[in-house]
Amino acid sequence: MDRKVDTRSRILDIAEASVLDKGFEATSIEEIVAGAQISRGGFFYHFKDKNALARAMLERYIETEDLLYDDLFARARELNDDPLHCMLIGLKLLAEMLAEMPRGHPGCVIASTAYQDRLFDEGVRTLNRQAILGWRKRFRGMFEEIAKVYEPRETVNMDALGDMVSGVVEGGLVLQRALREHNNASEQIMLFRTYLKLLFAPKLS
Amino acid sequence: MDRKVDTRSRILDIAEASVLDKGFEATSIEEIVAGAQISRGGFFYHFKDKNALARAMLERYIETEDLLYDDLFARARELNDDPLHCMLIGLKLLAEMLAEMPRGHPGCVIASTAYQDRLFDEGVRTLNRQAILGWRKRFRGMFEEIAKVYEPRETVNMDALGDMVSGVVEGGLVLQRALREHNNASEQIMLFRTYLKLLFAPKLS
DNA sequence: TCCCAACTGTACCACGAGTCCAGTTGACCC
DNA sequence: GGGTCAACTGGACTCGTGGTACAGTTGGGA
Repeated sequence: MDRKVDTRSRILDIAEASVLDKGFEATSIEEIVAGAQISRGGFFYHFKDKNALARAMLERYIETEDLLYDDLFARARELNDDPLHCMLIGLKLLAEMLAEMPRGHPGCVIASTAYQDRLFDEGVRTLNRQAILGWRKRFRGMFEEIAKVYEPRETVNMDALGDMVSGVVEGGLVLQRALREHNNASEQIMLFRTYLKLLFAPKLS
Repeated sequence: MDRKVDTRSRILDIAEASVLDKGFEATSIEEIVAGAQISRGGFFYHFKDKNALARAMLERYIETEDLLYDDLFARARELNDDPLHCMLIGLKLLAEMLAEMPRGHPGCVIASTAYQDRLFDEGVRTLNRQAILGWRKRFRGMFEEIAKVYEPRETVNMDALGDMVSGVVEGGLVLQRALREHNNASEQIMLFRTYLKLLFAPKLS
């Protein structure tokens, strides 16, 4: 039984690394089995097809991403109890984290599948959707907490503002990939942070 | 000679529609030649491989996108000569345009190729990069004009702010694709517009 | 000792990209 | 009217990849 778990997660590790590097379509089963040192038959024993692999990867990725956000904002909360400052610290930590990741953060997985969605079945697409809706809910909640304390200087759609966190990260990652630069995503997050500072700044100015 | 030009752009039309709908990899040469009513041999007469097709598509796309921005902000300028208000009107027009496009705007082409870049050769990647750098320059210039008149309330990196236009559009399009909603990109642009309003607002408050 | 989950290995099919190439069509020119 | 050349057609072939099928091997636990 341990053997199975090992092999399965080894496949997922290799696949994830390769998908983040080259995209899903460009990642062949051949190279996964070579990397994981198993036979083709072994691969199909664990995953009935590439869709099943994609689903498993997304599930695992979303889980770790959620834990990462939990941890990030928990650490931020420890440093400051105020919801706005907690958010600002959390975003700073996120930006630092993004800057440290040379090949740039798994956020890609979502965009990567979104842009090739015809290759995937409904299960994968639903997972993708669920992940983004989850982040929307998370950040929307945090922004509402902030708005209770600091009245926003302009009225904004809170769902859209929640989405903006994901959107800015994803957009930043697209820029980063296309430009072959390394800190665009983190810069974009810092700009978004400035946005929040301005939006929720006390009215005295 | 006319025949050649016709066929070539017919191929590009069909390919572009299909790529925007399904992604590059999922678009087969088979279906392109079927749509364009030519033979496989005919396709390879015009494009030596799929990379050549991608390059031609990107070139054409970037050109029309640039013209679109030219037109958009020219119209905005006609309505208001002030650089900030011109920008705000232009973004509003952009948001409206994005909202009207059901399947969501060709911005995809850039992200789509960015996320499958191993499938493409250096020529395609360079084009991609050039496009984003072009937009950076364009918007950076506009923001600097604004900053001459309205001192920004927070110091921001102007290159990054320029990138943010592209980034917010691309990120919005990713959300839109993944969520299967239709107005995320336009909402995100409107939020970015609010950002600019706050950033360049006169200090009196 | 036997059993079963976790594999290996091989043979096989479908499909799409890309090559090669011989032949056809039609516009334009002498 | 005949020649030329660019713009094709059509078919045969290779190769890589996803996916199926299935028979056989291995190793740890009851």
